[in-house]
Amino acid sequence: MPEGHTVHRIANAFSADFEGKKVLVSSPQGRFTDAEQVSGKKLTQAKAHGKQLFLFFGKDIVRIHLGIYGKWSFQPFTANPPAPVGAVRARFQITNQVADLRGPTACEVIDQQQLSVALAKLGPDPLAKDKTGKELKKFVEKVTGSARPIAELLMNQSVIAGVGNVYRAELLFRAKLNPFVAGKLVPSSVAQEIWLDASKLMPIGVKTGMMLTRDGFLKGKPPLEDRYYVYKRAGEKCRECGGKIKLEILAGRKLYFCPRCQK
DNA sequence: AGGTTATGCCAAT
DNA sequence: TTGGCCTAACCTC
Repeated sequence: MPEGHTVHRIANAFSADFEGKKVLVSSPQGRFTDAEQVSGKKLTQAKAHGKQLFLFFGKDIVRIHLGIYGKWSFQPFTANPPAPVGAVRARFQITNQVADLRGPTACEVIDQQQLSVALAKLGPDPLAKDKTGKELKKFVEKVTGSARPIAELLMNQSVIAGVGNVYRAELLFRAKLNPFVAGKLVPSSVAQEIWLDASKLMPIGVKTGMMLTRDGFLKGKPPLEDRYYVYKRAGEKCRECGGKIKLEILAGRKLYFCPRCQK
């Protein structure tokens, strides 16, 4: 279930449990052939930017991108590690825990140079610290300088890293913004509002593991059917205006919105 | 058992 | 804009 918040959670889990420890790295499935390059080394740092996870083993860095299918499972154990189930691309093992990775788009060992290249492709991440407001400014500039529809820009990782289809739909609804408006026609103040909203909502996702986006449902464990304003609610009634939620395909992805609220 | 679906992304067209 | 990647979960028959 990978939007940026998920990846940051995983990075946090690695930092808490694996950092500073020697990690056995293997590929039960056999498709992560670089595993032996880092196996037995100490994990020095775990870091996420947007949807990408970077595990630092000294100067060797494992870059992981979940894509649409990728999933992690962490399993503590006492005596023996559990046998891998299914297609486990990579297993990261310490004395009392394994982290199994299945179905990622990318799992590879890279060097510092390649890391710089990967990071350079990514836009600002609302989950990164932005004390100076520089990241906000970058986002606003990218949005207001583009002729592409805002719904497309919010899915573009070089514009804003970590936002995916769910947050995209919900952020646009919360901003009462029509998804098809060109970025350059979005007022700076509205672009700024979207960034700040993402900066508010996504940390809640990191904390809870759920993408909570509805005011009044930002705490606890609201059932799935109460969680979103528009995402996956095509044909249902808008919670604000009672109108019909619409589904359109934009750039090959499902886009949900309320045509009446989002003029 | 088989079909559908998914919170991504890229290369080919 | 389309198809492919790649995996598991959830549906229907």
